Amino acid sequence: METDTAPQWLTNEEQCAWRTHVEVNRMLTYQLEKDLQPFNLTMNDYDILVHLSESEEKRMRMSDLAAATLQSKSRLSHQITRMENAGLVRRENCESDRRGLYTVLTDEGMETMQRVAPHHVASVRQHFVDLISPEALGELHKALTPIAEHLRAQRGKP
Amino acid sequence: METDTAPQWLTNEEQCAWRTHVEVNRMLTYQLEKDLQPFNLTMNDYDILVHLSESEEKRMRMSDLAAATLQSKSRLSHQITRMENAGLVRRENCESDRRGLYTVLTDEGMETMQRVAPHHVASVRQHFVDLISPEALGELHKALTPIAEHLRAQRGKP
DNA sequence: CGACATTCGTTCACCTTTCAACTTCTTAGG
DNA sequence: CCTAAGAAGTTGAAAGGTGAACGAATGTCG
Repeated sequence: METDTAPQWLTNEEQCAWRTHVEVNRMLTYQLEKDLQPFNLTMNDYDILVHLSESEEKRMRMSDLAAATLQSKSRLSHQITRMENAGLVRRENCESDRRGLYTVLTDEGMETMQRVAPHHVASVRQHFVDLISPEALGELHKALTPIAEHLRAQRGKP
Repeated sequence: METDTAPQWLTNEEQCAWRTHVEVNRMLTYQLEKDLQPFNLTMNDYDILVHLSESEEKRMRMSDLAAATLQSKSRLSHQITRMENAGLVRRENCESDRRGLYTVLTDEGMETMQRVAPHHVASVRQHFVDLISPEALGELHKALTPIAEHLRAQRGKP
């Protein structure tokens, strides 16, 4: 039985594309993070504010928020504690499930969000969106969508 | 003078593409990291091994390695200490500049690298490269290249 | 009902990253 | 030369992240 087949190395083109992709992502993360620093927010903070502000009652269950932001419950718990201390959110008991908690966006959190959003969007434009033609952006989206689906399916597998 | 212009929000398409891009990157990082775990390596470890193994004498100056891997000197210093303890690399004095140090790939580091690489490449294929057509991958590369250049130019600005 | 598994969220111990201070050496300018 | 400015790396404390263990509440199934 053949178990030890030759590794399928990347071609030159594949390797270049892959490395560029990784590099862009690292630099982009760095840059967006840096652009948020003046507002005393991290991308993680911002992401949570976005999810909460887009939710029905400006509130989400811890678990749902953890799933939505792709982080562990533990990490989210620490994160929310920090944001609570900063006055951006507050915890509230859940009546239908007494194990559960809601993270609720405070007025201050909402204001912060509204104040920062234009700058963040400008940052995303400046460093990403405006550097690609709309067609190429569409292609990129189309190419990444199956990957996103694949990776979602992978999550939490062995 | 008009300083407070209306924010240029993202269109629907732009937003979807952007969010997918961010999501893919987070999930991909998570998955690749997870696939390296059985070998007791992080992406950061692996990245350093790659850079060293591709360098002339299997050695690089700390500063150059920090720049190449996009991390701070401090972080790299801690990182190299860990990898040194794991036997993957060792520090060596630089004779031409006595402030400087080389990080040298050990034999064990090289062996580790060669042993792990096929698995990592398979992982990159499985979760990314093989999910895109070669043409789309080429397009993606072409679209990301100007962004990479822009971001490189940004690095270390105010 | 009663026992067992599962889910929710927090906590603890440990590891990694960040930031600023610091040492040592090199380089540029007078 | 000699001094001041800067670069190379390290360090240590504080902040952030991880994973296992935990208590409390809910679900499930004989």
